[in-house]
Amino acid sequence: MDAKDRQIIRALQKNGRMTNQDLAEAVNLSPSPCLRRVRNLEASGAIRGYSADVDGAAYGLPITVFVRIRLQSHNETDVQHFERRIMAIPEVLECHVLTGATDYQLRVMVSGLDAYEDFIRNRIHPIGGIASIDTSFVYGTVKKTAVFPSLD
Amino acid sequence: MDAKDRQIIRALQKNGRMTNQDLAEAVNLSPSPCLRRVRNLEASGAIRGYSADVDGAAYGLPITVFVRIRLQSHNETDVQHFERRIMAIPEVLECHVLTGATDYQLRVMVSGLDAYEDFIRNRIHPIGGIASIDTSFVYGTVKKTAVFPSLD
DNA sequence: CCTCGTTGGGCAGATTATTCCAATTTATAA
DNA sequence: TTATAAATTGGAATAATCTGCCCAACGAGG
Repeated sequence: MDAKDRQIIRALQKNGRMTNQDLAEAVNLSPSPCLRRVRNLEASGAIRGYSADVDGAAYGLPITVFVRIRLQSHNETDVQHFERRIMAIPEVLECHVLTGATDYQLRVMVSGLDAYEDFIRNRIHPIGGIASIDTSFVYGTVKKTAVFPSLD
Repeated sequence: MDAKDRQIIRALQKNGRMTNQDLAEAVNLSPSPCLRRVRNLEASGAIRGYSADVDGAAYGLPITVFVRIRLQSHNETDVQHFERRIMAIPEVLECHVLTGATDYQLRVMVSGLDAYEDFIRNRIHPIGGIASIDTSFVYGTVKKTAVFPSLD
């Protein structure tokens, strides 16, 4: 992972469907070594994949919620049970383990407040072992980028 | 935005570099109408763009932090000042306005704890007008997907 | 029943991806 | 510094893909 690889990564974070020729030009390489570097980054796992960034409201999921959850117990069984259940819920797009007062933070997208209530009552509560849930609705997004800072 | 558009969106969220031919096959269309739908979704803003999903640690940014910030005052001038300054900080990948006890939540990526301290002292504090900052480090990620739930 | 608008399908020229090999650069050790 | 080895690059040829254009099929509204 050298400076050129990082340059490639940032270009592909800005536009993941860039053609290899444009990418090569952007990073001052000819197409063949450029493509080889991209393939290496993919094979090594540095690039995990590519995805379309979609407007949730246009798709039909206008509500984004961050949900912070604390468990009653942290023994391995309960933790694994919780995590397995969380992974299986399609409305949960992200789930991170955090330091601090709460154990987990989820990013959830739903079609409305009723769908959110349904989500909490029928997807989260049935998991069991939950000590507390703290909900924060997103009401605006000041910044959202996939491009890492440049590290120079 | 019909069911076929949503099918296309989910396919492109799963793999944003899919060729149009494979996409067409995946959604049971021939390549030309499929491409036309994709272009329409892009033009309407439903698809905002495409990006590579990169492993932060491999790139050199192993630490992800969620930072929750409350402002001292919420008059328009102070809010705009804060938001403009936040947008200009490359380490801040996301900044959302939230309901609840805190005003903003940032997602920040840095190279280490020292870089995080530097970020808070030299990027956030100088903005001024901040009432409180609450930091949660990410220690693990249970789930992370770009694919929306299916809405059927 | 007709017409108009929308959507799907096929074709051809242009662009792009991909592979191989020679040449260059870079790193290492004497 | 020089020599050697390894890694990386660049170019050309081929295969795959994109993309714009045209026409056909379907449905809604008059």
